[in-house]
Amino acid sequence: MRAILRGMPETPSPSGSASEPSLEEQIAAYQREFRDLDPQVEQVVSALQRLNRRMNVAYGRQTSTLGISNTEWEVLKALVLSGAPYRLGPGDLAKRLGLTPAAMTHRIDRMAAEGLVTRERDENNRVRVIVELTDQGREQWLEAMRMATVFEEDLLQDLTTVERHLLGELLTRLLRRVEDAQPDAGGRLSDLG
Amino acid sequence: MRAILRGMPETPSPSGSASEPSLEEQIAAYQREFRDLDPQVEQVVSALQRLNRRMNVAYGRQTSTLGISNTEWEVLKALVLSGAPYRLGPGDLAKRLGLTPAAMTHRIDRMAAEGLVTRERDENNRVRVIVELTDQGREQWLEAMRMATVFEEDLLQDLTTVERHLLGELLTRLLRRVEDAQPDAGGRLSDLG
DNA sequence: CTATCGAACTTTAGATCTGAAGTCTTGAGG
DNA sequence: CCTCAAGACTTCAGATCTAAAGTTCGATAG
Repeated sequence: MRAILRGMPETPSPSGSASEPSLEEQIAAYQREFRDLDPQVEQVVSALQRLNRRMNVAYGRQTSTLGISNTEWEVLKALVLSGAPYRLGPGDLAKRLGLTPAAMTHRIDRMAAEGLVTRERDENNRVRVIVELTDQGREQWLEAMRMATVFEEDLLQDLTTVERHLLGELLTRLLRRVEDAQPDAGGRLSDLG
Repeated sequence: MRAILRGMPETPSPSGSASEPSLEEQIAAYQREFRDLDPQVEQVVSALQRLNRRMNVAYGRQTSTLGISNTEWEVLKALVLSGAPYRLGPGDLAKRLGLTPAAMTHRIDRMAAEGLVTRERDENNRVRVIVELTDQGREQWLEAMRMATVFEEDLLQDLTTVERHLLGELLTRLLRRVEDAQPDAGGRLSDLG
């Protein structure tokens, strides 16, 4: 079917045409192209990156069925995690999500138009603005959390309790190391281009 | 020093100015706001997400010192990993990076203008386009890899060889589970909004 | 050889983000 | 009071991405 024989000069990868390489293939390629590489380190890092990407795809699919985007979900999450009465300023939100204040202004515009949050001036200090979760926003967050936990439980299904604990601890140790080295939570997560 | 004194009243976090909560605070908040939550699962997932975010910030800082962006680095990576002669079509690149073909066209425009890649038509099939890494592009990738491996080695510094191996295995098992469930590598990694 | 369909890429319009400049409020000095 | 500096948010211009429409080439069927 796949019109084999296209002259295929050197196609070491069994995958006829260029599909995404498997993790194993990727690490092998790294070793071919870059000698000074610890394959063990690379396996951890590459698996981490791929896993996160897949998870984001999954979350995106779920939130989109709820009529919200992943970016909106992030904002809802930050507000809920701040605890009742679920209020934060645009500046705080921007710091927590790793965005510029300008981007937060735009997001809040959209989310307020959709009724997920309200925006009002702080009467005690009129420079500040207060973004507050609406009941509808909280409901959306709950719904998204229900779907997310199902996915996450499924993701970890093959791991025993001991393995889950171990994995959590190892990841937390790595996280601690980065957070100590990078105390400023800020820093755009995307590019810095 | 862990879990001492949970008695702290209602405002455990110095409410002074809302800074990003720690991982522990975040998980505690999740449990307050969403009863049906397995804290062990949440620790793994939250640590994973935070870790990835921090790593992206670090990579972004590094690549920006080289005069390229993280997005450009992704393209260089895909080309190098494809092996000599470091050529791929825009469509393949788009699939591997989880972008739309349109976005790839734009990226290639920019990267070709900077001399990181060349773009030419495939003479055997003039519908196709071939994107090829230039020597300069390969050099930039090498330089970025050198910086990245230093960072990654530092990140894993506190883990023994056994722990590294274990972590790699656990992550790979999770990855396998998602990739089996989501065979299509595609899917925008960002929003789907 | 010609018509047509499909594949691969590009173009266009609109969405969202960044960086810089602008607006408004507060607080410190004079 | 008045002025000015700093802080918090918004506005604006430009960058990059997505979705959809457009273009071009290749292959298949008369």
